[in-house]
Amino acid sequence: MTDLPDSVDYGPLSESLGFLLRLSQLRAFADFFDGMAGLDVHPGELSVLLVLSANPGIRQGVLARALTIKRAHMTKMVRAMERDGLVSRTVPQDDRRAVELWLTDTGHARVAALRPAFDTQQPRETARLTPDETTTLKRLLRKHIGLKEPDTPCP
Amino acid sequence: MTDLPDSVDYGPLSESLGFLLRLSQLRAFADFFDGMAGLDVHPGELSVLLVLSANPGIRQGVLARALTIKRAHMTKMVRAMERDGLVSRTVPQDDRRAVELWLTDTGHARVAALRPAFDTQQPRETARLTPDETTTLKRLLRKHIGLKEPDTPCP
DNA sequence: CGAAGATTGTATCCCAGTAAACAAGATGCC
DNA sequence: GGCATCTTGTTTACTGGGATACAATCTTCG
Repeated sequence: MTDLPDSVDYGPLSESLGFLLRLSQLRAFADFFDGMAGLDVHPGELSVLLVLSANPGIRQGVLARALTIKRAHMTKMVRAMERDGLVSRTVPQDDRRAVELWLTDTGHARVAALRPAFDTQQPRETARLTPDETTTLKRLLRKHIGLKEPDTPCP
Repeated sequence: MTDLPDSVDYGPLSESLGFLLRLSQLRAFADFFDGMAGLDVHPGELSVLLVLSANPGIRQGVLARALTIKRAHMTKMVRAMERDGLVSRTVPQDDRRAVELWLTDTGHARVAALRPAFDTQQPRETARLTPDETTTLKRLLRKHIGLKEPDTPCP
């Protein structure tokens, strides 16, 4: 990814959260493809695998909403992953419209294979910030999107 | 935009900056289309207009790099805006490959017409955060993408 | 100078992701 | 029960944006 030119006046854009988020996300994408190169995995596929690993039997529509992926697109992704033997799909008897998703053994193996690279990826993504700044940034983003804090035992 | 389901375990994704950025950006997009509804403007077009307004005569390639838009795509956008009478393109004599971009009178009028809605949009985007949190978030994002702080006189 | 290489914008092809319409099933309401 | 309405997943058609290759121009260096 090429750097931003520093001779440009961004005007009101440098105060626009939306614009800053767009640039940040593209930067994160570039980092992802840098760090995960050779593993032939896309961000969307990885996110599906990780959430499926933590939520066996999750319904396809709930997964789509959780990842902010449109249902139509989720269908394509999940079908492809089923074709590749990573995911199995079952129809629950209490609602025969729905589809429940499960990782196959191959799927679990894929997660196990990707997990180290993913974990290594995290520090790389935040290399430009101090640890404190990283923590703060993540907390604010979670608050902004209304995502509950993880692993926070509330006594 | 529909809310995230709160019964889903995001696993390691809730610690992934890239994932948080993706969700945040989609949220920002939804906010944008909410607030700018009826003005028939897309985020990309607006960003071009604003940067052009602050940098008259900027070269097409520099603009593309500044906004992280691919040159091929910038060509399409700018051509369309030229067709709509918003932008004029001139070839500088010192480099006849390049193209300099200028807002037309219509273009300036368009910026003036969009600016109030854009300014109103900013608070809306950050409604879930306190003012302090908003300032911090923007500062950290700017640092993360290597964008210089605006309006900071360095004595 | 002049040939090799880099930069700038463009045309072409391609694909991830969206929107809209649909089918099948569930739910509410009388 | 039975009709209207909502959900859930899927199909189809389309679009924004990227990858690639290219032409024209500029630069470098022999």
